[in-house]
Formats: sequence, C-alpha cells, structure tokens
Amino acid sequence: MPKKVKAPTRKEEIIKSAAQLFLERGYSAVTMRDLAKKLGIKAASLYNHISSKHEILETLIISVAEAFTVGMNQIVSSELDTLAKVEQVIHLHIDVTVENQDALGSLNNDWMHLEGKALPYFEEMRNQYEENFRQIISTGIAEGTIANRDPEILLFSVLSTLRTLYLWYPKKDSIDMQTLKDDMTATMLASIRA
Amino acid sequence: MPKKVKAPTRKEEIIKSAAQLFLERGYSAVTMRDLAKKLGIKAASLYNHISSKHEILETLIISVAEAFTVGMNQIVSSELDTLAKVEQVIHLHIDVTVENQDALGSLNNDWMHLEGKALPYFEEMRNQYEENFRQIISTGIAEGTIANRDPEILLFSVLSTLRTLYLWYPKKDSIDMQTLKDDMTATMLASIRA
DNA sequence: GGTTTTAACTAACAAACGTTAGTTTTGTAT
DNA sequence: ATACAAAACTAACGTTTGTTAGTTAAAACC
Repeated sequence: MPKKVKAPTRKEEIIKSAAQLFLERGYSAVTMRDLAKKLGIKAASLYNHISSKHEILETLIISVAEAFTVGMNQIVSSELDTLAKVEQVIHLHIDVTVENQDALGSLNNDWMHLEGKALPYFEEMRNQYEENFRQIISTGIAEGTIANRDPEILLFSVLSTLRTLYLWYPKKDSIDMQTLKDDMTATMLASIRA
Repeated sequence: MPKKVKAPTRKEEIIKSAAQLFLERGYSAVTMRDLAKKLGIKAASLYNHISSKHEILETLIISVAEAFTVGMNQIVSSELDTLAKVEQVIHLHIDVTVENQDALGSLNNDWMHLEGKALPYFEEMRNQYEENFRQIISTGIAEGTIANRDPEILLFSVLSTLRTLYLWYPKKDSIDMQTLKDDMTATMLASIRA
C-alpha cells in the first residue's frame, strides 16, 4: 500500500516553482512572466491562484521562519544540557533546510522585500531566534562546556554555516543524510566546545 | 605630515554608493534613480561617469574576486605547513572583507547577474579558489593534521563562515580587529583540526 | 444534460525601467 | 575675462514590469 501523498494544489505548484526561480536569480530579478513560462502558462493566469507576487514571497519566508521558531522554542524549553541543545539546533537546521531547500534562498536573501506587517514579524522571529541561540551559548561559556571566546563570534560562526547549508547541500546528494548530520554536528561542536 | 589619501573620482563615489545599495536591497532591486538620489543627482547624470548599470556590478565583483585569487595563490605556493595555510586563508578573508565590506554583498548574492565574459571569468576564479582550499584540506587529512571527516563538509563549514563575515562584521565595530582575527581563527581551526 | 468550478486565455493598463540626446551650469586654468 | 573641461540638467525613448478585466475551454457535480 503506497504512502498517501495528497496531490499539490495549483497554488502550491506555483509557489514551489517560484521558490526555485527566486533561489536561482533572486526575488526582484524574477518576473511574473518568467514564472508563468516555467509553468507553461501565461502570466495573467497566475492570478487565478495567487493574489500578488508579494504573497508568494511572504508565504515562502514566513512559513519557514515559523518552522525555525517553533523548533527553537521546543529546544530552549527542554531539559537537555547545553551541548545537547546545540546539537538539536544543528539538527533542526538540517531538517528544515532539507524540507524547504528552495525557500531558504528567499529567507536568506530576499527577506528585506517583505511588505507591510510581514517584515517586522519576520525580523522579530529572527531576533528572537538569535537571542535564544545566544543564551544557550552564554550559558555554556559560564558552565565551562563551551570555549571562552567572544560569544558573538561563536554564535556567528555556527549560525552562518547553518544558514548557508541550503547553498551547498543540494550539490552533495551523494552523501547520505546520517553522515551529513553526524559530520556537520561533529565539526560545529568542535568549533565551540571548551 | 598627514597620510596622503588621493581624492576619490566621481566614478569611484558612484560605485561605492552603488555597493551600499546593492548590499541593502540586491542588485536587481536597486534602480539607477535610487542610486542617483543617494548621490543627490539625476539618473541621467550617472552616465557621464559610468557606461551602464552592469559595469558597476562587474567592477565591484571582479575586483574583489581577483583580490581573493591573488591572495589564495600566494598562500598555496608558500612553504607554510597545512594549518598555517588555513590560518592565512582566514586572515585573507578577514582583510578582504574589511576593505571591501559592501562589495561582498554583490559578490555573494548577485554574481549570477554578471554578463558576457565576466560571468564565466568569475565562476572560473571561484572554482579555482574552492579547489585550492579543497587541496589544502585534503592534504591536511592525509597528513593527520586535519580531522578525518568528509572533506566537503569541512570545506563548506569554514568557507560559509568566511563568506558571510561581511553580514556580521559591521554590527560589531566595538570589537577590535586583533580579537576578531584571533577568535575567528581559533574557532575555525578548532572546527577542522584533528 | 445542464450547471457550476476551475484554470486557462487575449488584450490592455499605468507605472517604472535603463538609457540616450542635447543643453546648461560650474569650476579651473590661462 | 575667456576658454575649456567636468558634471550636472531636462526631456524623452522604447521596453518591461505587475496587474486587471473580460472571455473561453474543459472538467466535476448533481
């Protein structure tokens, strides 16, 4: 009995195609005619399914940002020790990246083109996320489980690797997921461990 | 006797302002009218100094890419041991980033909008750079000075931190340069050292 | 089998785009 | 004061942009 996968709606197909184009060229460089052509239809037909170009960007970015926020909140409120929390954050990033490969391009490079309430909402989630991570690292330094170096540098070095995973992961589909998780976790923990 | 700093040409001022805008919004989202407004002139006046919008992008990206290429070639052909070479690469990145803060936004996010011969030229430099770095890491693994993990993951984790430094460094002008170099070097060497 | 939905279409809009042409102002050196 | 060069200006161009309006073809439902 095959796994039941509900067929994607046309709107979902459009958003997925848009994510791929936004990843390749950036949001501003992709026109609605480009997107339509990729789907084999005319630009005006897109508007039977979506209400604007901005709606697509907002959908892509906010849904992924919320996934990060939910995951991080679970980790922070858990009873794990500090290094285990860091490990969980790494796994969270890998999982969300694998599931939303294309959308991560927009989240990283096109968030500033969000409009209206979406922009401050995104920025708030991003700040909270960083602040949670910062807290974990500071606790680790105080405990002596994390190296006594500038906490911003530790935060930045881990976070920038995690945030650029989307650029690099697709090139290596040869590597299996468990090796990826294990080697990444080992590398990043080594960089901050006391 | 004050240090002699030659006054920037108007063209250089335009390119510098463009770099700042490209960093904030991305190349495609910045119009020539935006750029002109920032300089207090009309868009058409820009063309007394530059020949096209693309020329600005090309100038920004290629000059920085060449700085990376020259620096990397010096390191590769030096007699340093492997970990010292990695250290030099880290310092190279920090120096180039500090000197070309704004241009690094374009190099990282807008290189795909290069036109004509500039695009393959850039890609060739980028590939060569990565290949050189990959060689250093592979040598280190074979020697036993670098951890025996997937070399692509090691390469990617270091490179992605270095490549996103431009996003993060400007926020921390409180931190002094030597601490930055020392702590970054320590963190990144720790992540790959055997 | 007729009706409703879904999703495509053509045609067109006003605004914004990069860029050109020709002209005027501004500063500098004779 | 005059001449020259540098750098600004106004006006406009042909395209491309996101989007709307109204229409049509095919599939789904009762």
